[in-house]
Amino acid sequence: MTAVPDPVSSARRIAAPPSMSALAAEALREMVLSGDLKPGDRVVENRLTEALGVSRPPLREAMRVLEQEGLIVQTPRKGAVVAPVTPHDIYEIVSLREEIEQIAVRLGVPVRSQERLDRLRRAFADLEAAAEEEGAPRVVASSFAFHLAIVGLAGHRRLEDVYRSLSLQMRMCMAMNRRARAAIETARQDAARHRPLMELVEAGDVDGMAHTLAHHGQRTFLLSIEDDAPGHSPESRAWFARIHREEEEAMRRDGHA
Amino acid sequence: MTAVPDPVSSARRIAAPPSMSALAAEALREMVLSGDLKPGDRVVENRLTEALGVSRPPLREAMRVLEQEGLIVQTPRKGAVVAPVTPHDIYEIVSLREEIEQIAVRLGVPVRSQERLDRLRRAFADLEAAAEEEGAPRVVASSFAFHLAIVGLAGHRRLEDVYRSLSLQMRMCMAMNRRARAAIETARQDAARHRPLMELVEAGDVDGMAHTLAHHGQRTFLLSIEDDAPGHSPESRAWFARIHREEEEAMRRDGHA
DNA sequence: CGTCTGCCTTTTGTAGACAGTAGTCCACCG
DNA sequence: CGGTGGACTACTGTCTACAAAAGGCAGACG
Repeated sequence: MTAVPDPVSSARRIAAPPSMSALAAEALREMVLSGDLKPGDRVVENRLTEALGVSRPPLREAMRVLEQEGLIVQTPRKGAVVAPVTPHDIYEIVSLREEIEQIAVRLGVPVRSQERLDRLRRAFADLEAAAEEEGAPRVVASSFAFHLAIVGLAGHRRLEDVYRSLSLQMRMCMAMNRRARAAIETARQDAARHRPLMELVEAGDVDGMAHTLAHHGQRTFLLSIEDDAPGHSPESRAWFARIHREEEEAMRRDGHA
Repeated sequence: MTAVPDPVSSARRIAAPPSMSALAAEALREMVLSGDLKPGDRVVENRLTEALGVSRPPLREAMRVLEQEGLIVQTPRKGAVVAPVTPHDIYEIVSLREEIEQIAVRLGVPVRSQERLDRLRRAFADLEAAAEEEGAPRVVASSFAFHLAIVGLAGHRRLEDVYRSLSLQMRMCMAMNRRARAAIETARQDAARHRPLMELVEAGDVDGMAHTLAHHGQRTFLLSIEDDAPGHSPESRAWFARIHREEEEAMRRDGHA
């Protein structure tokens, strides 16, 4: 039928040869996403080599990957730090994420590939299983995987790659103030909102998907961003103001319902 | 006025400490974009180290960057090749590029930042200067820089980064069949079409920009892609068909005018 | 007492070398 | 003559070691 089997999902290798670089990248990524390393923290090579048990060259390559993913920033002779996130950064991440979701839904929602739909179903099942667990930090990862699978419906590898990178940055932001535990609550609340998305996909309802996704973001997390925090740009200020307006609107509507 | 000076343009360092990794990445990128290395060609580390005069560690880091940019593909124990481009890849690159341009115009076109507008004006002047030169391979780079500056109007660093990466891949595709010189012709023709864009930006015409950009792509390059080439997906086939339809429509309209 | 300058430590950038694995070619056997 | 096994080659993955630069600290001078 199609010359390429499925450009997106065929990226995974069947037999994965463990590579120290890849392992180091994964470990480092996990340290950032779990909040062990907070934005602004210095990332010293020597310290990590003995912590991870790898030598510096593979670690440096891993740091290059993390840099491209936007999780750390490197300045030539000064070292690396976990990427600091300003309100403007959060604006960039969330707004671009939503735009990409819209594009993906437009491209992929009358699902044409059984393979991609199966992937989404698996992600949904995994998410529901994770939601039942106690405490459930796995909900966050599963939720992001579910959204990633939605974007994957488009069969657009580059679109999915960008979305994956943004999701990682988003998770880093949420790990930053997970201390407040607000993000976890958000995740559990959002988990309940995933079933309608799944149903809309099954029904092939493009407009419904687009509309639902547009109001699906981690809103309570976004609302926790102070308006007078440093690092705002005019764009981010206007964008956050819009989020606040929409959320108040939604709360008023729900109150009347 | 704003807490962050300008997140996009502040990325450039004032005093650039020369880093072998960065130099190697730039040289390697140039080799790919100029067509010295064609898609599918193997990228052997030892061969490049003696060609570029650097050692393997910085070269490997450079290759990691190029990999993230989508210009080369690395498979764990087999080595690296210049990213092969199928029609599906071209569909991905061009379609995402156009989507990003639309987003950027929506976000940035009533230009609020004098700095960003100045950057666009400089890019435009540079493009016009390059168009006057003989042969003018610099037109291609200047044209891409101009488009990048348009996207930069949004003040959205991540959006611009994605666009830059896609532009590099696009240039690689065009370098691939530059042998036919069709791409160069396209670039010169397109150069004339840049002035309206500049004027629309100055006028703050969002809809005009969006509409013009939607039909501004390297169409003659795209039309050179054979419909029966290997590596098509259902999505790419449908997309190319649409491009052909639109182009025929445009030619018929111009013929009547 | 404050500030500037020089040295020292820390950290990064780079080089060269070694080990392990995948692909390939040839020889041998059926 | 075809297929299979093994050895060889070449490449990648990783490590240790060295050099250079940036930042911190102490001491001396104004």
